[in-house]
Amino acid sequence: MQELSTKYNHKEVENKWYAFWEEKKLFEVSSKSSRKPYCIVIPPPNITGSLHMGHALDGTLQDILIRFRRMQGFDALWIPGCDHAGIATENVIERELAKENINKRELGRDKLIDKIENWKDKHEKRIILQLKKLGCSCDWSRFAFTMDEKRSKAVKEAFFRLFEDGLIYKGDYIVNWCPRCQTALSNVEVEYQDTEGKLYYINYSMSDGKGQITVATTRPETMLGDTAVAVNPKDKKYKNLVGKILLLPLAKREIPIIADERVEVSFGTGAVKVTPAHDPVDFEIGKTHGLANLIILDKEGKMQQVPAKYEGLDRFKCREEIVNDLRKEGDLVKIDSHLHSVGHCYRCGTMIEPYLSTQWFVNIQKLKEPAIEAVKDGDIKFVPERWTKVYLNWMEEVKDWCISRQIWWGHQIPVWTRDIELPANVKPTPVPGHHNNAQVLAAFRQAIGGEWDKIVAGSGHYFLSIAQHPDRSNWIRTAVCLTDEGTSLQQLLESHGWQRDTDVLDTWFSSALWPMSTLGWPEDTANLKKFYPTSTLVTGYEIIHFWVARMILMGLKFKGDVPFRTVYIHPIVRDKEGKKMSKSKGNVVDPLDLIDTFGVDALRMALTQLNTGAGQDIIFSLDRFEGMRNFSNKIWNASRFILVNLGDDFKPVKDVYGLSLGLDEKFILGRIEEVNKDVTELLESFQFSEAGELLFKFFWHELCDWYIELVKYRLKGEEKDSQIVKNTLYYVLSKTLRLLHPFMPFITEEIWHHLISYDNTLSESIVIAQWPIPKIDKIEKKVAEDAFKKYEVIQASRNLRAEWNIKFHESLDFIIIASSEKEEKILLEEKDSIMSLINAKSLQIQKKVSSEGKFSSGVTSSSTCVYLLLKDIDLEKEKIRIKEELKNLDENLMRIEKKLANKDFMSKAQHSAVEKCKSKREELLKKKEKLMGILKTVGGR
RNA sequence: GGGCGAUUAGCUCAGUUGGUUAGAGUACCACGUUGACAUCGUGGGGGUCAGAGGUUCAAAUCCUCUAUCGCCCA
Repeated sequence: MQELSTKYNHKEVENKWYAFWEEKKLFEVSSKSSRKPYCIVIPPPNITGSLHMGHALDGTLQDILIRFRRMQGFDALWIPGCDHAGIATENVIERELAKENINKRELGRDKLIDKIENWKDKHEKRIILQLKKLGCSCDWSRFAFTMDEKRSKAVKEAFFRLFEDGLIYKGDYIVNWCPRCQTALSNVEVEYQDTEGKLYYINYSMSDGKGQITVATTRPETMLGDTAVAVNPKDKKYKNLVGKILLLPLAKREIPIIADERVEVSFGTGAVKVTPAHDPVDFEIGKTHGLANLIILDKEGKMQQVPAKYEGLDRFKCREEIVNDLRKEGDLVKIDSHLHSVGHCYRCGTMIEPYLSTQWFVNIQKLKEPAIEAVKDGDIKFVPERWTKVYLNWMEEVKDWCISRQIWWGHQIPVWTRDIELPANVKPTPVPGHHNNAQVLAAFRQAIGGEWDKIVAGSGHYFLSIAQHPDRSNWIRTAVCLTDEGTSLQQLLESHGWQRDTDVLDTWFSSALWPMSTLGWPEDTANLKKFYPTSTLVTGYEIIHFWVARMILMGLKFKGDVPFRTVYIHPIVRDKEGKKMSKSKGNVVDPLDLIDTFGVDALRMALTQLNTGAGQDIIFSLDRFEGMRNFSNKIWNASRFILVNLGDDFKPVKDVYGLSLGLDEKFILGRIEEVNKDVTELLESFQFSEAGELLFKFFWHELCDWYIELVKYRLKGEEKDSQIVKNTLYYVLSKTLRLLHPFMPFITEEIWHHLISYDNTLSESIVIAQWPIPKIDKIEKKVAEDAFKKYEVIQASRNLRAEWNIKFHESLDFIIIASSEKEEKILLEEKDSIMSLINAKSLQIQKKVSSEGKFSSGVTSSSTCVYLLLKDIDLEKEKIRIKEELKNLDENLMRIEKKLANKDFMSKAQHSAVEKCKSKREELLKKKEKLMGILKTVGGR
C-alpha cells in the first residue's frame, strides 16, 4: 500500500485520469453492439466564447446521465460538437479587423471566411479542452461542427426538401437593423433598455377639411412613411371616423383611417399612426389591411424618399425638424414625457431601427401540428413538466421562421435566381414553386435560348421554381435550388446568368438538424438506426424556442419521429445579485477558476445540488463549492482510512452477507442497499440534486459519523471480527464509489484503482464498472430501529459530557437503565462499541440506580435512561436542566393531547395519523415519568 | 398587455400526493488535535414559512386577494 496524502489533491488526480479514459477509448460507442442505446447530443456551445457556468451545469448533468447509463450497461453515446454562431463570430472577426483598419468588404467574402476558420479552429480546441477538464465523457471520435462537411450536407438536403415542398419562401420582414454596424441583428442581440422618451401628440386633419384626429407617437419623424391611421374597432369615440381619409401633415399625402384590434385603446389618444416599413406591429397591421410599405430611412438611418427638405437628414436631426415644422403649422398638440423600452445594439449601443427587408422564411404553420401533437401525446416529455406549457404556448402562436442572415459566415443559401422576360402572350405563374405550367415552361425554355434541357441534362439534383416577377409584369423570376455545391450544374447555371443568393442561413437552421445530422443524416446510417430518436436533451430554458422547438419540427419533418424522448430543462446560473452573467456586465465566473480552487468533482457536485427540483435559477454563491471541496476531502480521507486498515493482504469475501454480521454491519449494509435503490430511481427520474444530496448524507453522516467510528476499535481487535468489519467497509465503499462516480468521476476513479489491488475481477476503470444492483431483500426495518436505540444512547452520553464540559479523553463511569427487556438485550450485546464511542471507564446496564448516586442523567426517545457518574455535581444546575427538558416535553405533550381530545380529528383524520399520535403520546408519557423520577432523585419537584 | 415562477435560519437553498418539534450547506457560539480527515470531531443557538382572508379535523404545502422581486412572450 503506497502512502496516501492526508489531503485530497485534486490537481494530481484529475490530470491523469482523463488521459487514461481517452487512451482506453472508454467513451467510444459502436453502432454495431447489441446493447441498448442511450444517446445524448450536446447542445452545441458556440465557438465565439469559452465555457461559462451555464455550460458547466449543462455538461455536468449530461455527463451524470451518460456515466450512469454507461454503468448500467447501455451503449451510452454522448456526441460532442460546436455551432458556428454566424453573427456573433463574424462580428468578433470584424472587430479584430477594425483594429487594423480593415473593412470586411475590402477583404472580400473568401478571405474573411478564411480568417474566421482559423479563429474557429483555435477556439474549438479550447472548448474541447474545457469540456474534458469538466470530465465530460463524450465520444470525441464523433465530434461535429455545424459547418463541417457532413453537417453542411444535412443543411443542404433539408433546405432542398423544404424548398421542394414549397415550405421555403421569400418575403418582406421587419428586422432589427443597426445603422452603425450596417447589419440585421437577431432578437437575442438586441438589448432593451427602459428609456425616458417623449410622446408627441399630432393632429392629422381630414382631407375634406372637416375635423381632425390626434395621434400619439414616440417617433414623429416616421410620419413621413405613414400609410394609415389606426384605431381599435371597439373604441367608441372613433367609430364614425373609420374609413375616412386624412391628409398627412407636412407630406400632404392622403391616408385612410382603419380599424384594427391590435391598437391599444389606452395608448395616447387611442389613435396611432401606421408606418408599416418601420415598425413591426405596423407592418403586421399593414399586411392585414394591404397598406403600402414606404421605406423612408436608408441603411445608415438617413431619411430618403421624403420631401426634399428632409431628404438625407439623420433620423434624430429629422425628428427635431419635423417637430418644429408641426409646431409652426399648428399640428403639434402637446409633448408628454414617456417611459418606454427601446432596443439597442448589444455591440455598439446604437438605437436599433426596425427595418423592412426581404428575407427567406420557413413556413412553420404547415409543420407545427405534429410538433404540438408529439408533446401533447407524450412522445416528448419535458422535465420539469411546467416547461411543456411554455413550449406549447410558443408553438401554437409561432410565426414563420426567418432563416436568412446578411452575413458571410454560415451556410450560403443554395438558390440561384434569374429573371426572364416572357413573350407577350404568355401569362406568368403567380404562385412560386409550380414549374408544371406547360405554357410558362415552354416560354421559359424559349426565353433562355432553348438551353435549359442542355443545362440540366444529367447534372444532378435540382429544383426549379418559377414565379411572377414582383415588379414587372410578363417577367418571371426563376429560382433553382441545388443539393450540391461546385457541380457542373452550378457552373452552367452561373454561366447562363443565374446568380446565387448572397445570404446565409440562420445558425439555428443547422442546429435544428443536429440530432439527425450528428448521426449521419441524410444518409441512412447504422448510427441513425440505432440512436435516433436520441434519449434525452439537456438544456437551459432560454433556448426552448430557439432550439428545442426547431429540432422537434425538423425531426418530425425529415425523420417522421421526434428527435428525443425527454427534454430536461435546467435553470440559468446567475451572479450573486441574481443578474444574468454576461461578459459585458463583467460578472462572469469562469468554471476553470473554480475547478482550480475546489476541484472539478466539487464543482460538479455543487452544481448538481444547486440544480434543485423546482428548477429555480441558481444564484451563485461560493459556500456550496467550498462545502463540496470539503466533501471531496472527506471521501478521500475516509477511503484512505479504509484502505490503510484493510492492509495489503486483505481479500474480500464473495458474499458479505454470508458473514456473521453484527448490528452495525446490518445497519450500514441495509442503508447502502437502500441508498443504492434510491439513487438509481432518482437518476432515472432526473432528480439530480436529490440523488447527490442523498449520497452526501449517507457517506458523511452515516458511513463516516457512525459506522466507521463504531468499528475503529474492532479493526484492532480479534482477527475474525476485524475481517467482518473489513469486508463490510470494502463492500460499502465499493458500492458507494460506483454510485458517486457519475457525480464525481475523478476522485472515485482514483480510489477505485486502489480497490483493484484487492480484487482483480474489478473492471480496469470505474467508468465501465457495473452500476450496483440493490439487494432489497437485505433491508430490514427492525435493524434500523434497533441500531437507532443504540445510537441514541451514545448521543445522550455525549450530550451529558457536553453539558458538564468534560473533555472526551477523560474516561468516565456510566450506568444505563434500559426501557425494556428487549432494549436491554441490544445494549448488552453492543456494550463494547458503546463504551468505545463514549469513552466509558465503566458501563453498567442495570435495572435501577441508587437514589444517593451523584450523576447527571439523560433520557432517550424510547425512555432508556443514561446516567453519567460525577463526583462534584452541581445539583442545582442538574435540576434546572431536567426541569427545562420537562417543560419542553410538556408543551409537546399538550399539543398532542389537544389533538387527541378533538372529536373531529378522531373521527375524520386518517387512521394512521391517529395511531401515530397515540403512540407519540405513549412515548412522551413514558419519558415524562422517567424524567420525573430523575428529578426526584436529584431532589427537586 | 398576456403568461410563468419566486418570497422558508444571517447568506444560498430543500421541503414528493396536506399529518416531523420545518431541514441542508454555509456562517455563528462552546468544547475538543483521541493517528482517516481542523477542508475535522462533539454539542448548541438561530425561522410567526412575505402579508391578509378562505377550504380542512389538520396548511410552509390547496384556493383567493395584496405586496415585493424575477423571467418569458407581445
